[in-house]
Amino acid sequence: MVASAGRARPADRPAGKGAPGSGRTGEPARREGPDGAGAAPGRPVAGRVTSRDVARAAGVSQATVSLVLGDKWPGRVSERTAETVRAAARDLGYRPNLAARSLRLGRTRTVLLVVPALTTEFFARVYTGAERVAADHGFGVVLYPSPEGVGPARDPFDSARASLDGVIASSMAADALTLVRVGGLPLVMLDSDPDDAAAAATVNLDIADGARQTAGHLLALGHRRVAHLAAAVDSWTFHVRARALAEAVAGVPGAALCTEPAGLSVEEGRRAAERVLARPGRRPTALFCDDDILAAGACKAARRLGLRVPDDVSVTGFDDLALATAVEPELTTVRLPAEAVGAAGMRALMTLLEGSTPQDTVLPVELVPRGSTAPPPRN
Amino acid sequence: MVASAGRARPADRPAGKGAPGSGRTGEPARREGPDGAGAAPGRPVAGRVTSRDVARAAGVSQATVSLVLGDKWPGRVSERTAETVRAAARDLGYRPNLAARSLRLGRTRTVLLVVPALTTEFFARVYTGAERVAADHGFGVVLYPSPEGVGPARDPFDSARASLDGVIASSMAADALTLVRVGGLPLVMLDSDPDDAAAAATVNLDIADGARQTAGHLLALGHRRVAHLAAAVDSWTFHVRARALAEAVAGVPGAALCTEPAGLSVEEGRRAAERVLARPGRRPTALFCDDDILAAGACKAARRLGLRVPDDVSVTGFDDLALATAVEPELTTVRLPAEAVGAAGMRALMTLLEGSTPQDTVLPVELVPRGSTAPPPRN
DNA sequence: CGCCGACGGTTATACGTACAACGTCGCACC
DNA sequence: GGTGCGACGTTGTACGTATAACCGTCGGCG
Repeated sequence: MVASAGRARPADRPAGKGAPGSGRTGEPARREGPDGAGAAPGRPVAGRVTSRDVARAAGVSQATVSLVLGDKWPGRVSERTAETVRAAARDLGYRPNLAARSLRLGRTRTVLLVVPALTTEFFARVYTGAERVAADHGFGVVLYPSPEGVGPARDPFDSARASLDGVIASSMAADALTLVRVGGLPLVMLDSDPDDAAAAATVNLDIADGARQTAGHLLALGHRRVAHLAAAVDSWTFHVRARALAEAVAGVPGAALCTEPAGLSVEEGRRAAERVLARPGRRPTALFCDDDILAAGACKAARRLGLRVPDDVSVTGFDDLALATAVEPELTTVRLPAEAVGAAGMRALMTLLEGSTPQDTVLPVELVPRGSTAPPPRN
Repeated sequence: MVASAGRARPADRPAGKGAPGSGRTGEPARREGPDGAGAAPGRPVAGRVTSRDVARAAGVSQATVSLVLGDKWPGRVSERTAETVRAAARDLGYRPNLAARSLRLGRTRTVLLVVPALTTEFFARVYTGAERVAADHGFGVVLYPSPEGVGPARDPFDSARASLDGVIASSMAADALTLVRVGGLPLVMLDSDPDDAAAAATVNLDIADGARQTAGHLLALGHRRVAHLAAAVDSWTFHVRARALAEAVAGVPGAALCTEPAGLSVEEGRRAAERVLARPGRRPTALFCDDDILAAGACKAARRLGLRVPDDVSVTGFDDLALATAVEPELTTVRLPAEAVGAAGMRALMTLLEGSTPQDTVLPVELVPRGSTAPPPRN
């Protein structure tokens, strides 16, 4: 190592402004605190090693450290010193202070993901996909799982993580527009009408196609009386889904569709299905459910009414959650590439942050036929 | 070896900023036009309003703004000016720059939550609970869902969110010890042996009691041959659970326990259950499953083998996930207060950050009897 | 020989905030 | 009439980083 190396320093600068006592030759020490739990309020993070420490160890200036570690040296730093610096950084366990970097750069390398609820498997997977892409770009993701009570205290722009470079929001978390207005940040919307968008880009699943595939599957099996268990979510994607289903059914002579509002839970799905299946007239032979949760509830309803799935009634789900293969029979459902949604959303946002204009994306979905659908009973 | 002890401070300011109040007299150089990918690197966040802007608007100094907005004015600022400042801040839509604050304070008000996987409903709920408490303290939470491939690029201390005040880690994400060593950060461990702990505090569920309750339930129903479908996780909590189960069964004369390794998925649960139930000798009348996922698989196995649940074989789960009530029959299971785990963990961490010493916590669990258990068949 | 450009660094800021250390002004008190 | 003092602010930094603007040195070239 190039240890000492006298390093001439500007010992003193006659203060031009004559600030009183401008000496204050800052006590350089402050190393090796016993680090009690005390944590005096104003004290800087204890033993944090800074780029200046690395510079001192490597016998170069702090600027050089920054250049080397930032890979910003076309020909500015020789390979020899670069290696010295890197070694010093490694030895000292140097980690750049992100707060300082963010302050300097004016960018936080953090984006916000606004989802209705994280406990939803779907959005947990969206997060996973988004996070992976973000990490590849050196970005972090914070969540804003817009909960029931979005009090001011939970407003992401008041919260501790408020400094953001961009936002990805699901249309199912309706506060998104507020956010973008407040923040003026680049916004990517998920599951939202590309036309209507206040967003710079949208990422969608081809929900309509999923509905068509499912409807086609049921109709091809011979079903003519289909009930739609409609989730109680006022979101664009659900409207699209309902319309596509209606059109597909309407396209087949003799086929009829009825719609039954349901909630979002197994229990509500069960109740809705019981209403439909217990209906006096000729009951539907197939239940098109807006998601797997409702479908699971529908299966329970059928069983309670003494009907077998799929022999007496077919049931389809949507989303292909883990649940879909946990129940008996396994659900015929539409597989949604949730991770891909998150990843595409994040890619679009990264494109946006680089100053380019991303494309709106529509991701394909796929019907997965399983045991919950069969031809309708004879009678 | 002390370097030249005097950090000479540049006491002289060339020409710029001579007059107070003149500050940056504009010239922002923000070129209009189709912002090419250029995005001038050093450019500050566009229209961000700073505390200095507020100060200017309110006719006070920046320091005063900081005092007022920080509620740090015992008698330093008159109510009149304070109100003026607050009004100005409101009008301008001032949001403090967190990067700058963190830099100044040496604390980021961000903590890391290390979980095995977010798609697990359990940990999603843990996160929810933790986040809520953190938000109450003005902290943010970032996730480190230690995935399969924890490459260096995914190391949280290299990642963009690396500046942390503390860590909460589940013992199921084994990297935790590495983290604490690297970071030297306050650490709270979840589901980990309180004795062994490298952690400053632990939060646990009373898993042993849950196992005892479940075993007691099964034994009280009359079951004497119990199989344990053991999840393939090498974690303290699973050992505790297994031992508690074994002891409870051993405490009843004539009762026998066998253990069958399973994975973590429905499919693996099904296969493990099929192995156990198809076993030549007298097959178990009850299956104690390490979680609801496995239990769902076990139910499927039973059905495939022509056995009815619970008439021919009882099945119990663990966790009380949404899944537990989605399957038929609904699972007898142990309800784990996942949100409470996250909340307690975060509270412990906050205590730690305040310099106090938190208690180790053990949260109670509760058996929820449902339809998947019944007395064993007669024969 | 003197000038130039490239190379390999260095110095000096600025980012926005929080706070320590100073004024300053009016008033009471001795 | 100082002097002290409390109320009310202000000035001046420093936090750690990235980068613009320099600067010395050396080899080549006109």
